[in-house]
Amino acid sequence: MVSYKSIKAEILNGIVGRQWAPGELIPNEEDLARDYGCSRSTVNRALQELADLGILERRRKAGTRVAQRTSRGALIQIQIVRSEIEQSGRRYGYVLLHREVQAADSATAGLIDAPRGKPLLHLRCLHLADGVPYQLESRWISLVALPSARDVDFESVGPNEWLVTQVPYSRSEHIFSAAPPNAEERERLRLRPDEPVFVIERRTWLAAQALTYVRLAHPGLSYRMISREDDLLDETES
Amino acid sequence: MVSYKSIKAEILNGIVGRQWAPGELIPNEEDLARDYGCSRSTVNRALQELADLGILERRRKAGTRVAQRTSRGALIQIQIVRSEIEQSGRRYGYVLLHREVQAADSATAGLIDAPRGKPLLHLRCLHLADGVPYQLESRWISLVALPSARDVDFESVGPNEWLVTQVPYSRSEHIFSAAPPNAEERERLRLRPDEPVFVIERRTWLAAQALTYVRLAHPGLSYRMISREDDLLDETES
DNA sequence: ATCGATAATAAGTCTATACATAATCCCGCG
DNA sequence: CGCGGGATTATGTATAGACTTATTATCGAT
Repeated sequence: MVSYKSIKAEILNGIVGRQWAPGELIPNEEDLARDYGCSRSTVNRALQELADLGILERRRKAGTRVAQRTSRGALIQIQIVRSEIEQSGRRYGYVLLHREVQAADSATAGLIDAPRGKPLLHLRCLHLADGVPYQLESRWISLVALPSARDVDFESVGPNEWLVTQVPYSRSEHIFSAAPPNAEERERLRLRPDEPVFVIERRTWLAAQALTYVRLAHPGLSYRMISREDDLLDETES
Repeated sequence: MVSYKSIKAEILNGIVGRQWAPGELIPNEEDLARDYGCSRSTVNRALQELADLGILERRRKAGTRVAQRTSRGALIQIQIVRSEIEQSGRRYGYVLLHREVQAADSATAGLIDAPRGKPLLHLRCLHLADGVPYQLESRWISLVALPSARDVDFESVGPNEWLVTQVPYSRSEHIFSAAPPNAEERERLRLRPDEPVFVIERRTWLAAQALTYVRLAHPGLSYRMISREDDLLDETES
């Protein structure tokens, strides 16, 4: 029996082997089904998944063509900082530096995308790997969206870990940047002179409601964010 | 008729509405098919797509459960630098600084993941937005994998643009970091004192063969890399 | 109680068929 | 020549049914 996976693999081979150039039309589903001796449904599934991956482009009546991949995607997996550190074989450490309930002023309201005046929980924490400063976290949590956060002291469990167990989110935004450190970062992260910080900012929402904004600062000389794209031609996987 | 999209939407609503907690089992395909009054195939497609998105986890006989989303993904779209600049409404400028064929020494061989001694094309280019330095590119291209690159002068078309039209790739790796600038970056990018650079490094392969390694340096005070995740609850899309 | 064979289960895949829908082609009318 | 409208076409979606496969549960023998 011809599987949709084998068809995926054959089409991919045809693409990387330049049998079909980018932009070129490939045969329609019926023809492929006849070629491979299977039903159109099977071909359809294979082509749809390749289209989902951005490798093919399909339009009704117009047919299926090899996509012009002018932009390259990189999928970043941002883990809980504890598991990130522990997976690299180091010991995780955590310190809560500051905890305060405040009303959203114009600056913080813009960051978290919540109305001014609403109550926010502001936290600052330091995460360490083998005792060395790894990440300085500055977080605001909307107490309108997450009132239960008011009763958590965050002394022993980081806000990151607490949030993922509590809250689903439906939308998120990440911003990555390189910045000169401010005074607190220079001290807490024990930065060397001229060492910049790598900054990750994240905002999450559930439907229209803002949940949290966080700024994560890492020492620039030791932190790397890595993204690997699996080999398309490895047929051992989905 | 009940569409697989409406089922996807209802399941998602059940998840964000805490009808099913993370880790919890949801009904099996047959039951859902009866509930919704559709065939099992339709339910299957809906659940499979949610599993592909990482929202559900499925195992034969064990059933389908809501995934514990302990890591959050961010999909970065890295475009050709020309379109990145032009889409922001600015004028694109390009200068080739250096072009040289060289044999891979131990340092460059490690970067591009090619054997030592093989010929490489080394290019350095500056990309400008409205005349202001935007990105300093330093690239090595394997002339074993891409012999035709030897005959391209890259005076008017950047290597990035040439590569995407020429070459498919099957695997890639990206590394993002913040770094203090070296002397050339400070000068070419006209960095202010203490301004770091945001660095993107990319390597690509076709099957086992390394194609190219590139290091892209941006001025840290003006460059931001942004990733937005679409709202899962918006039913207007796939 | 432990182990191993077997049954039961839920998802995974494939098929043939039907109809829906978007996009294109093309023809004929003005 | 341009335009509108219908025919055509390729993909999109849904269905019932059958078979496969991974995994778990169970039951029986030791």
